[in-house]
Order: sequence, then structure tokens, then C-alpha cells
Amino acid sequence: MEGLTINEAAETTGWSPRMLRYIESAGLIEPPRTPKGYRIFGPGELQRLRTLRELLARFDCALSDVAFARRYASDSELRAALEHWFERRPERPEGVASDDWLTWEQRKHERLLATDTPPRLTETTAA
Amino acid sequence: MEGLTINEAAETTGWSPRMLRYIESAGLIEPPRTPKGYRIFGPGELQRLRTLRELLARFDCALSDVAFARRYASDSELRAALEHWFERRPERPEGVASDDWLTWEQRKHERLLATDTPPRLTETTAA
DNA sequence: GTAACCTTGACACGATCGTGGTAAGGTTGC
DNA sequence: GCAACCTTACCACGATCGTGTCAAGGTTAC
Repeated sequence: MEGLTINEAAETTGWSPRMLRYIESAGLIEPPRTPKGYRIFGPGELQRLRTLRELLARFDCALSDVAFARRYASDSELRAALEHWFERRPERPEGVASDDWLTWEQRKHERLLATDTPPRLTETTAA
Repeated sequence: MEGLTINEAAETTGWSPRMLRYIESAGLIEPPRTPKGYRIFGPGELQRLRTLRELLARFDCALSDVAFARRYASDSELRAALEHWFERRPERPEGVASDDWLTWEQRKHERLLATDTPPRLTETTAA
């Protein structure tokens, strides 16, 4: 056999066989099958599976997050729409007077619309 | 009062007041507050909220998806790691002998861990 | 030829998401 | 000074995620 079966793959990747099937059902892997339908895991797939574990742990995110990020990365329409949404971050800076901020907001919005401003990555620490 | 209160904002955006608070708790909006803590929704925020409804409906995705996509778009380390993962073709290179590939795999894995791991920023504890 | 594997399908269960409600208490408007 | 609003903090509920386990049946290995 030119690769590992699901139980062997489970052992070398740290995933359970159940989870390997689940990950496949989530669309994140697509191991080839023998003519009789047995999954075979080649070295590339095993590597991807190990890396996936690392990613989830290191960035504390979920399988569904990775699945959506994949969609985001490959669907340019989705990406464009979301990026556009991200850029419009109405925030009131400290120095703006209280009854001016609405107007300021509007002007900022207009500026953004008009001048094709590059993405503003204001990483505000959310609770 | 400049800007709408949460109930008024709810009415013009289609979200419930409950959901507006929830969306804020998810980190997707950050409406400013009056000195006594009342949220005020300016035109920019209202527009964002309407657009958000559109996005979720049009692309059939969840608030948590949008939140993660935002993280993905602004965290270049996360983006690099995931993009790298997406692009990997699960394939065995030609030159590796059949009973060597597992070891080869292991070595590659170690190489990746060594070179791919970025400087440990204590900021990764974003729970 | 049988034991050990693989397949899909289902039930289950805790955790989280999305959403509504309610309660206790402070603020605003008139 | 009271009604109508706002705040946070809970409880609840169906849906989905992540995960285990088990059953019924086909396949492989020796």
C-alpha cells in the first residue's frame, strides 16, 4: 500500500480516526481512496494534518475558522466585500470635540470613499 | 444627543438591540459611549451594521466568520501561516524511496518547525 | 476463513453561537 | 418625580461544532 490507512495516519498525526473523517467532511482534506473506498494518506496529507494541529493550537482557532479563511482566500468577491467592510471603522479619536464627531465621521467617510485610502489596520484590543 | 441610541439604531438597521450588544461583544463594532455609558450610533456605524446584514445574507456566513476573517486580514502572521497551509499540495516528491518517505516526512516537519516558528511574542495570548 | 481492519451512519454529549427574554439598577426627558 | 429609556448580568433554547462510541456491513491480510 502506497500510504497509510486511517488508523495509521491517526497515530502519526495525533488526530483520531473520527476526526480525520470529520476534517475531510469539513472540506479541509481530500485523501484519495483505494478502488474499494479506503482512504490513503500520503506524506503530504500527513504533513498537512500535523501542520493543521499546529495552526489551531498556535492561533487558537477552530476548524471552521480555517475552512472559512480558505473560502475567504479563494473567493475574491467575498474577500473584496469583507475587506471593504473592515476598512470602514468609524472611530472617534481622542481630540475631537463631543458635538463635532458626527460631522467628522461623515467627512472621514467621504474621504475614504473618494480617495481610495489604503487599508487602515487599527488593531484595537477587543475584550 | 448626536447619534442614535441603541433602540433607535436597532430600528434603522434591522438588528435587535440585543444583537447590537452581541455584535459589539464579538468585537465587530465599537460604538462610542456618552459619559454615562450609553452607546451612540453615528451614521457610519449604522451603515456598517446594514452592510453587515447584507454580507451575512449574501455570502451565507456567520458573525464569527466575519470576526475571524478580520483577524485573518489584519494579522499577517496568521495569514501567512494559513496561506502556506492552503497551498500545500499533498504529494510525494519523486526522488524519495518508498520506505524512506516517512523519515523524510519527519525531517521536513522538523525543518518547518525550526524555520517557520516566529519569535515568541507574548502577545499571542489573545484569549 | 477468520481476525483485524475499513466504510458509512447514527446517537450522545459538552461547548459555543445566535437570539430572545427578564431582572436590578442608573439616566434622561418632560 | 415618574415614565421611558439605558446599562450589565443572568437564564434559556435551538443549532452547530468537536469528539467519542457503537452498529452493520464490506475488505484485507495471513
